[in-house]
Amino acid sequence: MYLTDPRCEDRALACDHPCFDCPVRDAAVCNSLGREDLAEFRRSGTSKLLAAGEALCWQGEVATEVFSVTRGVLRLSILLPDGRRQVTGFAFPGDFLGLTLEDEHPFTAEAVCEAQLCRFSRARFDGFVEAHPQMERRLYSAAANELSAARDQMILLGRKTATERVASFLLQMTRHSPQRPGEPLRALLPMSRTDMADYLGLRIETVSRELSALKAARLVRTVSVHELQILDRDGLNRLAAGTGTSAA
Amino acid sequence: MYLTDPRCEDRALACDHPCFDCPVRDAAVCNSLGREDLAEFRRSGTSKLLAAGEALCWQGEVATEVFSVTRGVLRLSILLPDGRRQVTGFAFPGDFLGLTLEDEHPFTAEAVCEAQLCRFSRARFDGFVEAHPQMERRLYSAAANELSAARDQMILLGRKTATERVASFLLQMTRHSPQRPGEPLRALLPMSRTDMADYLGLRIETVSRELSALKAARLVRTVSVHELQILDRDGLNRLAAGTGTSAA
DNA sequence: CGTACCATTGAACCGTTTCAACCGGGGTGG
DNA sequence: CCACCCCGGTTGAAACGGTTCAATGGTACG
Repeated sequence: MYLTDPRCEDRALACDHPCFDCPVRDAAVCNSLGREDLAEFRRSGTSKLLAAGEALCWQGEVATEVFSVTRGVLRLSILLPDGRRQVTGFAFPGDFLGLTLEDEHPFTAEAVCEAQLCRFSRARFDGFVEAHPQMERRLYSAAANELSAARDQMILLGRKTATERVASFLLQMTRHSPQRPGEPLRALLPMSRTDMADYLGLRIETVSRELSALKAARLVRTVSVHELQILDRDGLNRLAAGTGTSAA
Repeated sequence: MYLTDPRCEDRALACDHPCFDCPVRDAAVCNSLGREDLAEFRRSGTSKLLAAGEALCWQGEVATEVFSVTRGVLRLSILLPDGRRQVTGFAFPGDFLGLTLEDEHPFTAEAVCEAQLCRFSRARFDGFVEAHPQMERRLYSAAANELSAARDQMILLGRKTATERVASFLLQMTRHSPQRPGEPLRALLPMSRTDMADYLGLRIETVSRELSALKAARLVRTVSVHELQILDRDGLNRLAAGTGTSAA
């Protein structure tokens, strides 16, 4: 048996490496680690599988663990005392959950479809980070990226119309949807209309109406409730930026 | 002459230390540094004074410098192509400007009143951070705090009513306003009504009307256009959380 | 002391919400 | 096997919160 499989070169890992078949090993925070450190890191944690709808953690609960998403999509949401909900984001494969210094979870995280994660005790994780400065830098970079996304969302929530919000959202989702070369751009929408509405600061009926309008304007086409084809990407881009004709 | 002034103890600095009279030396990112490192850090940068209304940097411009606010308040805003503006935050003394890995400024920063900053070339700053891991950790902590604030703002923009937004904002401003012991809580509002509106996702007229309603409900009292007294903090808290009576 | 700009107030309008009905697919039980 | 039901999604009509447009008031600054 080879120490490194012949097929594996450069950043690739030996077949017997615990992260060998990790689908996000180049995207997740662990991509800052070398083979040896990565293996040590991986062994310090365990794996967790979530069924669709299952909760990973609850807002306000003491956070004893951190996670890295390897498969599936999670919904991150905050509840107001009277039941109003804001979805502050969705977590995709490669995303890290645990970017906080508070010891309570800042939001509730629930799987919108079956999801898999790497799980680490926070104490261990912090110790590991302490010993690996490049990890600290990678966490900072993850935080900076989230901050940038948060600012975009503030523009969307504070200043965009319903049409613009939905158009922006669809384009954002195309970036998280695997594309088939040669086929038209598609947007996979694993979450419910309610989730979209709570993310976009709208009501479910408004999201539904805006989607119908986009279909009527031939900017998108329905494949199923959870999958759209983008027929006019430029048109959608114009709508999303607020420079579009009121076609939709 | 003493190396350390007799009045200076513990974290205090010698009179001849360049940060001796810095009003934010315990709040800014540099608070992670010891005396020697701090002095070296300070000497690697310069000071910058902004007049009210003056811009520090423009969204999209290449960011060659980073800043630490020592006095005054800045407005951080993003412009949509058609002129709509979202104020993503205000920067107060102790806040750091430069939490990004992009090489362009993510927002426009302008002084809402006279402001003073420490300025560092980004290259030098990055080099310094590289050499001082505790600084890296402090930057991460600053990013995590901003992220938490950004999430709060998403709830506000996505799910709160105009009344709740203005109430939340006033409470937030009290935390940035120096309080005089024994006197009623006050909120200093150095920014214009337009700035508040663009921060809260409202129009200037709505902000004005909501403030008037809070006055009429005797929850606040006007000292001047830029200063309010909070007469009923609990009532305001209830309004801000969405659990308030519709008194206002 | 005048003027220009920012803030406030009023009234009509409009985009989104609210309330309600309807549709359709998937699972269950008769 | 199929009828029924449940639930998420869509569509329609009325209501409403916040915006828009317009006029007035106040204040800081030249």
